Amino acid sequence: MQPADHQGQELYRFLAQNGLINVNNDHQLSAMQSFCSSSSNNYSYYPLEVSGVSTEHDASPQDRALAALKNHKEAEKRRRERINSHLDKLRGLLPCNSKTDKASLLAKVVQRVKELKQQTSEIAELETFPSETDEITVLSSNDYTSDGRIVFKASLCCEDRSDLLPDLIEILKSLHLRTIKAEIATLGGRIRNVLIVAADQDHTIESVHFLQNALKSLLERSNSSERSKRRRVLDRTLVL
Amino acid sequence: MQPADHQGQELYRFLAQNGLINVNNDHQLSAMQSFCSSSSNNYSYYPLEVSGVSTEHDASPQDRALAALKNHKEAEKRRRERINSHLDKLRGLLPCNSKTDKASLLAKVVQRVKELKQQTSEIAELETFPSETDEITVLSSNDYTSDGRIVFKASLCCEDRSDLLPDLIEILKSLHLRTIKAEIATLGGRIRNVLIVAADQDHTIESVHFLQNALKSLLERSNSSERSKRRRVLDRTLVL
DNA sequence: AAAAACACGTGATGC
DNA sequence: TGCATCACGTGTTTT
Repeated sequence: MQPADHQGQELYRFLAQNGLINVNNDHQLSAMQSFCSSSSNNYSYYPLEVSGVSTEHDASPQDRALAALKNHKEAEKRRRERINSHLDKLRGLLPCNSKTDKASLLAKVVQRVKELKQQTSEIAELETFPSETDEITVLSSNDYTSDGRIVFKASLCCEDRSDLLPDLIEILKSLHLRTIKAEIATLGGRIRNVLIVAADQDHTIESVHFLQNALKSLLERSNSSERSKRRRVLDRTLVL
Repeated sequence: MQPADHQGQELYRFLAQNGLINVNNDHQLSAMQSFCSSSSNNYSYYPLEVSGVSTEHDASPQDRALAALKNHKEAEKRRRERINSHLDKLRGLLPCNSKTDKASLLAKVVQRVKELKQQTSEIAELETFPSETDEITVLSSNDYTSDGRIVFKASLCCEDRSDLLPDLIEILKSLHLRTIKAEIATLGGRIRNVLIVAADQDHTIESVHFLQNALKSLLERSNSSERSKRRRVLDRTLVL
């Protein structure tokens, strides 16, 4: 008759091995491995057999202590292996050698996660289609290029007109902003323009405000020149 | 007179402290810290002073050994701190408690990096503007929605026409594909259409091929109906 | 008490 | 030789 938690572990192991549950929790996994490895251990420097049901009783104090020590040692080894296996996965995932040391590897991971987080959050913010209302967004992410220039996002949504982009380009040029990425989407006479731009280190905050004002005037110019009512020829329900 | 490498380390430290070089390499950093901390160490259990120039000579063998041991011990401590500090950064970066253990943390990091890599690689593939050549891409990423549906990307680039999108919607509907995201960009009479769609588990591969064929016929229909020459009204140099 | 997680100091190895 | 990294077993703390 086994203790209740051993039954639980065996059940867990069974489920995991048959793919009936997901094993993404390292706590559960280590408990599982502990159970498995103790029932088929490869070596034994220590006198007492720890595995199975015989652990609980008929053991002298020093034997019990040794057994505990062995248990502890093995558990620690498993913990190390667990951690190192994850580190190896990360090595494979990143553009780096398999021979980079742990600290540098983790440093790269931190850097990479930051980058990716920024990128995806930027993307998530992107509105695919032009909206019905005019709007301007200038958002400075705390993001930097490899050469130290600050990166931010500018979004402009308004009625479409032919000289909008030339004007926009002129604005960017005058502000010494470098366009990293530009997305343009037009829909039913409306246009949405999302720019990812990089500014010099010296003029970051000023550039943001200048750009915002410039875009605002651009939008007002657009509105005053033509006041055509908006026709939406395409179905926006495509976005889901 | 100092050894050459000590001069090198001091120079390095000076450069780093004044922001004249980037310190993102943990090897260099640890060497630097080693140099700094040894010149202002807080405690000394060991008899011999390790720091400075006096290390090299006038020391009995056992003293030298002890000094080396101390050095070793401290270096190892720094190494641990370095690794742990990176782990703490990762803790702060991920949606998790500060009290998650190392292994689980790293497991989450692995998972997260994978996710983000997929997302950004998908995004990176997206062509912002329509190209001059007609093209169809149907690409199944090994990506799944939270409810287990497979996700893939379909890209269509061709001459623009008014009934293109209604046709496209019809195709998606008939194939039971669910549109997660749609990007439409038009430029000089050309249109690029990028769809991220999710299919049922049962019909993944079939759906991909069906969709590819459907898009192909859509494109051919487009070409046969009108053979207008392409005019490019906008400057593509905006993309950088 | 008992298991898990962490920090620590040490020996081994490679450059 | 020295220095850096790693794996290891152990002591300590937390749960």
